Amino acid sequence: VGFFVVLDGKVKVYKLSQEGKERILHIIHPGGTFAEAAIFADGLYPAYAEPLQSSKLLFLPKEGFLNLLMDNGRISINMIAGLSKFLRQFANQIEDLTFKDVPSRLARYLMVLSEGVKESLELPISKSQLASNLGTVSETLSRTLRKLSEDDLISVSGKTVEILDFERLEELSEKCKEG
Amino acid sequence: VGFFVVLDGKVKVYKLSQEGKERILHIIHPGGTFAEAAIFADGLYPAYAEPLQSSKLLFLPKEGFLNLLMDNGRISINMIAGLSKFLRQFANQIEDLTFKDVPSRLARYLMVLSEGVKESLELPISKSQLASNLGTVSETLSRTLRKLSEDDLISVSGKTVEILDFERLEELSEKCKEG
DNA sequence: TTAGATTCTTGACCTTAGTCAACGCTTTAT
DNA sequence: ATAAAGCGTTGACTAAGGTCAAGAATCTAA
Repeated sequence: VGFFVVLDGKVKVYKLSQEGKERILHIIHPGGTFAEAAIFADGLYPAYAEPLQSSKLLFLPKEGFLNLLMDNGRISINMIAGLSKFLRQFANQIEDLTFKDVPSRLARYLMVLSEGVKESLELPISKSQLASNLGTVSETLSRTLRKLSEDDLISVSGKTVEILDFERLEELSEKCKEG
Repeated sequence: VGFFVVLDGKVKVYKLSQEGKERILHIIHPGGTFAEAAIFADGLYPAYAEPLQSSKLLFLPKEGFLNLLMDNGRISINMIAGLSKFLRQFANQIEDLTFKDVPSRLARYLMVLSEGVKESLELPISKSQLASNLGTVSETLSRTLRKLSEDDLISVSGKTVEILDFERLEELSEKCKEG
C-alpha cells in the first residue's frame, strides 16, 4: 500500500466494466501522482492503473509517508491541493457526460490541449484511448473527427490536429446537448 | 474563502448547464463537509451548493484553517481521507455513467440506500432530484421505477420504496449496458 | 373548499451514439 | 515479400433515453 509518482512516461488510470471494456478516467503525465486515495480508503485503489509506455515510477509506501504527513504540514497541504485538483477534473467529467455530447467533449479536450496555442498539436495518446477517455468508442470518435474536419473546424492527419477555427470550436465546446 | 460543515439538513452540490439545467453531483448529509476543494484551487468552487431544507452550516474560513493543517497532522490526514472518499464516489459515478444504463444505476442507488436492510425505505430526496443525481431526467426515472415495479423487483408508493427481490435487484445493479 | 403551484406520470416522437461487421492502412516479424 | 497483428475508418442497424406536450396527483395557501 502506498502511492506512485510518475517520473517518466504516461500512466492511464481506468475502470473496467464486467465485460472487460475499459474507461480511462485519467492520464497521468510525468510529475503527477496516483493511487493516493488507496492509502486512506480500505487499501483498495478504486481503479486500475497501467503504464502506456515504458515508464519510470516512484513508489512511496504508506508506512513512513503517513508519518511524513503528520510532521510536515507543507507536504500535507500539497497533497490536499493535488486531490482537490483531481476532484475538480472528475466533477468536470461528470458535468460533461451529463450535459455535453461527443462533439462538445472532443472540442473541449482539444481546446484544453491547445492551451491557447494556435499551432498544430499532437494527440498525446492513441485515438482509441482518447475515445475511452472521452467516454465514447473509437468508431464514434472517428466519425466526430471527420465531421469537425468537414465543417472546417479542425484538420486531422494521423495524430496531428490543427485547429482552424478557434472561435467556433470554443462555441461548440460550450454548447449543451441540443442547445 | 473556506469550506463548510453541514450540521443539520441536507445540501446539494451541483453543476449547471448553460441552459440552466442542474446535475446534482452529491448530496451532503449532516456531518459531511463541502467546498474543501475551493481553498486550494483558485478560490472558485467548481460547482454550486444549496441547502435542500433549512439547514445549519458551519463555515470554516481559509485563514487559520491552513495554519491548523500546518500544525496538526491528524486533521490534515482526516481531510485527505475525506477527499479520497469523494474522489472514489466521483470515480464510481463516472464508471456508472459510462457502463451502466438507467435501470442499473437506479438499482445500485437503491441497494446502497437500503444498506442490507430489507424493510421499506424512504427516498431522502425528491424524485426529480434523484433523477438529476443519477444523471437522467425525471420522466425517465418515472418510467424506470414503473418498469421495476412491473417486474416485481420493487414496489413504490410516493417516496416509499420497498425492495421485493433483493437478489435480482443486485444482479441488475451489476449488469452492464446490453450485457 | 377551491385555486394555484409543484411534482409526478404518461404518451408520442426523434436524435445520439453504441454495436456489429467489414475493410483499409501501418507496423512488426518471419 | 508475405503474413499477422493493431489501429483506424466507414456503413448499416438499433435502441436507450432525452424532448415536448399534456394530464394526474400531491401540496400549499387563502
